[in-house]
Amino acid sequence: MPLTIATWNINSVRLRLPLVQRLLAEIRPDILCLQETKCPDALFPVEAFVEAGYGHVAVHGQKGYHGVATLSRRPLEIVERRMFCDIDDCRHLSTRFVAGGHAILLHNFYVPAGGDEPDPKVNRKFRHKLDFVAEMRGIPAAHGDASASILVGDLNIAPYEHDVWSHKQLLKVVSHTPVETEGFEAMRTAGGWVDLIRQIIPMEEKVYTWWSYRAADWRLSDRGRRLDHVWSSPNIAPRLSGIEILRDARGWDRPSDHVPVIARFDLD
DNA sequence: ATGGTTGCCAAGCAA
Repeated sequence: MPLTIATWNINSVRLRLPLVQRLLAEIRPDILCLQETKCPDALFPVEAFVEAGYGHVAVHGQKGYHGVATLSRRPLEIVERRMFCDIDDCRHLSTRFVAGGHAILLHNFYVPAGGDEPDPKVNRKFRHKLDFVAEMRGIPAAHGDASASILVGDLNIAPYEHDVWSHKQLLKVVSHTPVETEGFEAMRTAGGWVDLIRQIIPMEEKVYTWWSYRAADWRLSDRGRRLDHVWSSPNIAPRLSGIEILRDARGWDRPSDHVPVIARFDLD
């Protein structure tokens, strides 16, 4: 049995609980990382996850906005709920579990979207996003041979040309501006992280994990972006056996604008 | 060039 990890920006865990239950029933990941739960910890639907077989629940949520949660079928230790940019938003949660003889540190991230105007001088939300990504440089992938790290989440940046439907038309659109994509790459390489989606899918192939709610027909226009990511430390990257991007979930009833990304490893 | 949708929670704000 492989180790399966899923990540999904759910855009309200309470409103879309039936969709989460459907994902768990169909995919049966060992661990599910959610972002934008929009749910204070005291109101998180823990019981529904326990009933689905996910008895190990780690939450870091707040009222109305943001929020991350990591749900697991195997024992999970909460490591940290980290604050970035000295702002008390719920955007990070790290946990640890054991698989294949490795103690694996799992980071679950929700990076700020950054607002509409891609100018840090006039848009403080964009400034915050750039600062947040810069601060993520301090999270290293490697911790020695006996351990490994995985980093997943909605990172709200589509770094490469074929991570967006039109590279040229998105160069001035927040999520794909050069200052973001360069900062993103600098952060990933500084930490020593491997982009597991692009390890499997060739760079010249279009890959999206998000489609705007504003499109009249998201499937027809297919103007997507790859905003959700799965990274690992180099020592377990060769153990990745597959990536599944559950595009169908964008067509489910009352969907999230993001779809689940599932990574499978040859580790037990 | 503009406006297009959604969720939270009850008016805008954030995405």
